[in-house]
Amino acid sequence: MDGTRRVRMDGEEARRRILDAAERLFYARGIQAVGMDQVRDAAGVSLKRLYQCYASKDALVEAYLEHRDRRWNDALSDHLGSVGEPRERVLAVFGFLAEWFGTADFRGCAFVNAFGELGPASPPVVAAARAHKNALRGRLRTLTAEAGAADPDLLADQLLLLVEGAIVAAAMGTAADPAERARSAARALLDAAAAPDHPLTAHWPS
Amino acid sequence: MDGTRRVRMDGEEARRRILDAAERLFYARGIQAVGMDQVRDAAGVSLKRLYQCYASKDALVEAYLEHRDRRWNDALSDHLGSVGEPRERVLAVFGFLAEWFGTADFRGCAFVNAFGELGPASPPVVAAARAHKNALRGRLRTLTAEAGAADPDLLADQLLLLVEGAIVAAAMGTAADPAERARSAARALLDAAAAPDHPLTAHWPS
DNA sequence: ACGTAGGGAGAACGATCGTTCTCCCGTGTT
DNA sequence: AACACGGGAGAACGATCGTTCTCCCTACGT
Repeated sequence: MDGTRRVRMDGEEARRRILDAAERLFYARGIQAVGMDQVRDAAGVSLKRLYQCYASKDALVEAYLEHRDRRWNDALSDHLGSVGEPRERVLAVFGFLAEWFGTADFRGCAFVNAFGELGPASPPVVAAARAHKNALRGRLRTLTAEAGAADPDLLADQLLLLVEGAIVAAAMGTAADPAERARSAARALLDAAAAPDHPLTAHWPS
Repeated sequence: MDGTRRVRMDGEEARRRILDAAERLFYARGIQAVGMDQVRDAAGVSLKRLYQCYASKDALVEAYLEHRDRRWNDALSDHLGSVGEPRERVLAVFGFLAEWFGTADFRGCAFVNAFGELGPASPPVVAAARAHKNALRGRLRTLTAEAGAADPDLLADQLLLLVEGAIVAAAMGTAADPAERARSAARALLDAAAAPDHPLTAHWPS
């Protein structure tokens, strides 16, 4: 038990490097397009080590999606953390998107890509994708409720569509400045969905 | 020249069957996940025939995307054909989506899936996906102009985001009734984007 | 100092895939 | 009736991929 401690430390370091490499490669080129050898090269570990850290490629893919979900949600939390006004918090989601779309390695939503690639053939991918999107839906639902929408669920779903659409459009380059267009649409939806008795959203700031 | 006529007819029939099978398989399971042998089995032709109809898998993929683009646009035209009112024509796009989402084999946008799967590694896929989405953008832009939007380009892009988002959400099952939610959002955007001097969109039918 | 456990590098293995080749049969022509 | 041609079925080939195995070296315990 204790004799393996040093080995364990190296193992965790290896796990981290493998996961980083896998995330970069899977996201950039797709899951089926990158082989374990490329992950090994990028991570700088041996194949033996790779397979003792992650028992199979499927396990590595699962870890990849889990890690990406956590990182994405943390990044969104960071971006929203400094915004106080409820209505501005909703709109800040699209500011987060604009920032994300501007990153050099942006290539759309990892979950949409994985889902489209593997589809229902891979239940773990389906589960991870649904969990990721449901979490986002829950967050939007919280934001719309705080912003005083008359029907927070409906508005959250509408905003979710805008977010998903902006991500896809940004990845494929089909709309000009998708984050900004989505934000302007979100403003219009916020105005239309304002509860009449809720003073916070009654004015017209744009 | 004339002696090959009978053969040519069989060849065109084979091409059709191959393309039908490829479209069904590629769309349902992804491109990399289906092999040429499965296409051959589903099409009921020999491998030799398959390769003399389509020189390579890449060529078949290109034909698949082209065919799907044409079929999708034709189906949308059919759905929009009977709608006369400009504003209703815009909303009918989401009726078309609802109908599409209800089909048994619906699995999202073939172009988004292919783009996410192959990504920038396959320039023909990128080109086909962009062409498909640009065509949709152009159609929306025509509809928003006819509906009398103050800024048809902006509204078309916003609607495009709703359409893309609804397709993704429907494929992944992340939002309840995405087509209806997207349509309600589109109504709000139409109301907000109405040109003040345009009588067609000034009333409030919903 | 010596034996041993464990990790690195990469060969090896079985499966699969895209693509081509071989063999065989049916058909139409003279 | 003999023959040349085209297509069908599937074996074969080379490449690649996920996974395992072999060989060698290094580092630690006694």
